[in-house]
Amino acid sequence: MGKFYITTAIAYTSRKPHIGNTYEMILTDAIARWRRYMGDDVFFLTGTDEHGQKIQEIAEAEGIDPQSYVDRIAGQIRDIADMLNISYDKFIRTTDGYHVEAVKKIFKKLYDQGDIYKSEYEGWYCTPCESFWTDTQLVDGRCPDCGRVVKKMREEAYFLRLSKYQKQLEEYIETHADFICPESRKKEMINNFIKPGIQDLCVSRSSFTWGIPVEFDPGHVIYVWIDALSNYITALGYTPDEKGDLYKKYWPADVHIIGKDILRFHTIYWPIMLMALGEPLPKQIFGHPWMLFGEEKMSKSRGNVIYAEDLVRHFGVDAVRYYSLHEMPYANDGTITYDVFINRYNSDLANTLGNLVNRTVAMINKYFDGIVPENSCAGEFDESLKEVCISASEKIEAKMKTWHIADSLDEIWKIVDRANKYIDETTPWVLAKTEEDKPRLGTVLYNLAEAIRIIASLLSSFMPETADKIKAQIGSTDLRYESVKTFGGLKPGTKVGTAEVLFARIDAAKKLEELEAEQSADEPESKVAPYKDFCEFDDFLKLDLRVGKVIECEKVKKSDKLLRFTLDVGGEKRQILSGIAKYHTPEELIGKNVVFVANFKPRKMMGLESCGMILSAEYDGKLSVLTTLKEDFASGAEIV
RNA sequence: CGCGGGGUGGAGCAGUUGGUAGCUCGUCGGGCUCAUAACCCGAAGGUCGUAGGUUCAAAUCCUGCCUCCGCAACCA
Repeated sequence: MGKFYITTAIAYTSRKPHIGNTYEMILTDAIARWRRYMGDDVFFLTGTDEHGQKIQEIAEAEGIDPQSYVDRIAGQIRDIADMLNISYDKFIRTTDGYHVEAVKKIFKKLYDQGDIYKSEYEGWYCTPCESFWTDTQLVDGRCPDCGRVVKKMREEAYFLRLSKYQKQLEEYIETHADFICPESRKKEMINNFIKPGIQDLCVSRSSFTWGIPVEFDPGHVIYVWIDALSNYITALGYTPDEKGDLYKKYWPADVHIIGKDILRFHTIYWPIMLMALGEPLPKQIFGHPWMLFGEEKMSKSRGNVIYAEDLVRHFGVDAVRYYSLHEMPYANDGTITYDVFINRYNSDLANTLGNLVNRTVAMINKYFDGIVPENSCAGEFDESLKEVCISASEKIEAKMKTWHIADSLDEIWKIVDRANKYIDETTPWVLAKTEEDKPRLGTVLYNLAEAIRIIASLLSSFMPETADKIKAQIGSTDLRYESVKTFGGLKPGTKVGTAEVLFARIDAAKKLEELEAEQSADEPESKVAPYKDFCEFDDFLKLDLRVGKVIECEKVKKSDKLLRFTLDVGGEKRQILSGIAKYHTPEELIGKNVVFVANFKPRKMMGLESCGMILSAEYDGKLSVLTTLKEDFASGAEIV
């Protein structure tokens, strides 16, 4: 068999990941384990993405240096991976020395060969208006707003020449039909980003410092894309001068497993980076769906976050793995709720699987003193059971090729179901009553134990801990992939273990109550947003707050969020756009007095210019425009 | 007319190239007792969002419409 290189996206270390984030690791691990099980030489990479402004800010807010902060979060993420038995071969951190060095070199190489260029983003600056204008916006070389003289300003940044590779990328996608999957996402990428023309990408920042420096230009740090995406090759020891043995062996990746939200970066930026480096592209990018909590996206502010460690504490590792793998649809978002979780746990794990193992082992103990009996007396129903067992591996292989994990588990459960039925058909407790039926009884129990051995073997990629427990109970040592293609691998005479419950049934009502109590205990945190840093009086004076009367208000075409306002400000008209369409209808605002920032730098949105910003109150994710002024207040009045 | 996806028995989902609608859970009835009140059998329940069209035949192809969602745009 061949080599198989698989990766997750690296997790951003801004905060502890929830189960939705963790799902990706479980999914990837199941695939990695399956390929190892089939005999592939697998390299499974995961890790953390640790640079960026956000992390710098959070660390500053906590009063610690960014490195200490990411050390802590990366540690948590690694703990979660270990807790879930994620079988990664390497855990990369973008703050690792070798990665930092390699990225610097990659950046330098791309710069030297002209694929990264420094752009002097030039604009005309009007100091009183605090506004940037392009050449075409100027009126007679002066500020279009106030007519004053403008100053030439430039902001430096480095850009990656994506446009140069547009054609090459299109060709690659065309000739590699399953490069992007699932299919629906592929269309999304092509139609939304590639066909309209790929824009060059800004790959450096000078507004923060927590990142890999651009060595030849102090003051600039490498922005996330080149830093983070490179991890897939730097982890293998790649640098532009020295590719390294692991790289030679494993690259290109067989599949990058990533969330659908970052598909764009992996299907456009990353391939082009590799083209520019002259390296082969990954064979496939798989954008998996999201795990939602009920109907909603998990987020801390909504208070609906579920963490892997909590689930594991209540239900055990393999139950969490099972749920994540089995309840997630292939392309559409899936959901997790405690209610459904407990339901699946009880029916699939406790009743169907756990109970099968339990009753079989119990009978072998009871009727044969714990020794796996001889299978010398074939009978009715045997063939049907064997057929289901033997044919399973091939079916799973087919499903796993296209990452249909849930369907693969279903195939395993078909054996479990068949075995449960077999017990009913053969009624071993009846056979046990007469001595002359003993050989038949022995065969029935042998067949069951052997079916369970095959189940455990096939299950080992998805629920490794459970596979081991089952193996211990039936006393088998052989769980290799080759051994599930024929029936009879279990040796008669093997001593079985005691019948231990694999998954104890859960009292749903009781457990839900417990979970609810727990959840409300650790989220009494108020919904009031954290306060910001102190602000000087001078800062406050910079804001020019005014009252304006809404004389027109309408939805902006083709926009979900924007409302276009025309305000009357002391007789003058002013147009302002505001992203509050989800919270207000235009009608309810017309005629109202609102407060707005009058000296806000004008800005275009959806082709319309917005001159100012209307103030709203935000609480608990909801927004409401401030309209509490008395009706007779003069529009244009200054707020002080 | 920016792009794409979905709307299938109470719930969650499958339905490959068109040929009498499946799975899991739940519900109801029955059986069994080895087992974690678990297991097995049976039944009820869907005009496959809607209106047309193509066809001997459509959940499956085409068109319009309704509706939900994702991406983009955009939220200063």
